Amino acid sequence: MPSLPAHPSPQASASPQSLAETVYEAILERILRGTRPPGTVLSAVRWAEKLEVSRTPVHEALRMLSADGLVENPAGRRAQVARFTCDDLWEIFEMRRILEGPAAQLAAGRMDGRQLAPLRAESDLLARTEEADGWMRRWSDFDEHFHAAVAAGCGNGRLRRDIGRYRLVHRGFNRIATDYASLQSAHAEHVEILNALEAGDGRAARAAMECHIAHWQRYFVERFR
Amino acid sequence: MPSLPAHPSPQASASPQSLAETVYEAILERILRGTRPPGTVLSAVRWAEKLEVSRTPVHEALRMLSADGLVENPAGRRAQVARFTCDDLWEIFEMRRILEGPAAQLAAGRMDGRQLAPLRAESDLLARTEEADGWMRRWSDFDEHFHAAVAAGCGNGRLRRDIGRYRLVHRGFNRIATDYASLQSAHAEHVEILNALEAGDGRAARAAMECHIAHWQRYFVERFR
DNA sequence: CCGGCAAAAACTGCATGCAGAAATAGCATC
DNA sequence: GATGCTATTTCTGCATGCAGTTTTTGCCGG
Repeated sequence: MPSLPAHPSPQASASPQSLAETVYEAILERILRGTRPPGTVLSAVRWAEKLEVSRTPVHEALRMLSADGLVENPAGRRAQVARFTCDDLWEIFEMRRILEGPAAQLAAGRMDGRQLAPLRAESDLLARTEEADGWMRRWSDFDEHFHAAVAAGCGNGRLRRDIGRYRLVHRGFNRIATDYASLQSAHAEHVEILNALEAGDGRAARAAMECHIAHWQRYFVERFR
Repeated sequence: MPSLPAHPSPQASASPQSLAETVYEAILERILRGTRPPGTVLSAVRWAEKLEVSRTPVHEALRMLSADGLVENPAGRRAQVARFTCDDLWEIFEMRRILEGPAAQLAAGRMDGRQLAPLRAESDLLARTEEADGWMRRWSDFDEHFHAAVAAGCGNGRLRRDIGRYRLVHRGFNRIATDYASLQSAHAEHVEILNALEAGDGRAARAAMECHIAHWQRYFVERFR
């Protein structure tokens, strides 16, 4: 089961993206899935063999992951999946609050019905879903869609990109168990933000978003120990 | 006139950092100095010849500069120094405001006399300097030191890193002429922030910092056309 | 059974070769 | 002179070789 879409052999169309990016995504997926827990050594040679490419694109992919903060790549020594301390967790949530608060404020003045309606619909659907009926999974999807939509709706490409980076890192240690009650209260906060966005109230959207992330910051840091 | 400190020949001690980083700094310096204006093509082959290294570390350096946003590196085509539009300028200042505002707030509760005293001293020295007596140069140094110190003092390493990135990009198009009067009023704003930091008033520090950066945002965007 | 040490294996970073793509130059045509 | 096409040159991305270093392995003394 080769991980790359296909052998780099002549058959099949040339990859639309660089090999390094393909490798990046392959490794990223393993890290996010938890197949490679923090501290796991990521040898360029091994990945090159596994993915059937040379070491060069693997090396670049590891550099990219290092830039994302998901991999520690000390010069000369082997790369390994980043290990997060409690302080790291705190910092990452602080960054999310700093970035996503203003993003929500900006988005309130920019997002229109075409962008908000799908979120409202998905939110309503979630409200009508039973706990046993894949609610957790749907919540997770909505969380992803919601935060991504706000980041996209803020109108600042750099802000959007940076938010995406920290959400990615966040997903890197997503292994902390989350209980139904907490997710439900988080959803209530999502709805509150959504209300503010629909009303075009930037201040309220920002306050609600910052409050939302601060809650999760406390929740996660608490459970991290 | 080789730009690298020395040939990679056995003589001299091994470089403390990787070749790629050395190349990165060499190219970065040219970009920041304006020797390579926006749109300039950055051929890996040429730089490899010029710096007397192989293409591999140059390639990595260009990737790094691309991650910083100083270089556009479209896959397959040649890299070139990033060209900034008016919107880019606006976005970059918006990011600085979003990041440095909270940083000032955090720093107010964390920076102590040992960190603040040198800034105050440098600020006072600037106030006693005449315009003809290298005032502009000293202002520029102080600006650099001041914002870097606040970023360092916020206690969040990721926030500090991100602020540094955007200040770097900022320096990339520093070519906009600045007049004495504007710099003086900017310095007054710096002093206001410094007062708030010394008083430990986070709210005030944040407000003053956001106001300061918003002023410069308008000033720069205005002059950009 | 564990810590220290030397030999061996494996790996990283850099240099370089090569295939295919992009940029450029040259040339014909309008 | 401007425009479009083609041939040539140049470059990028990837594969691979090599030197130096790190990491692992194997062994010994405690």
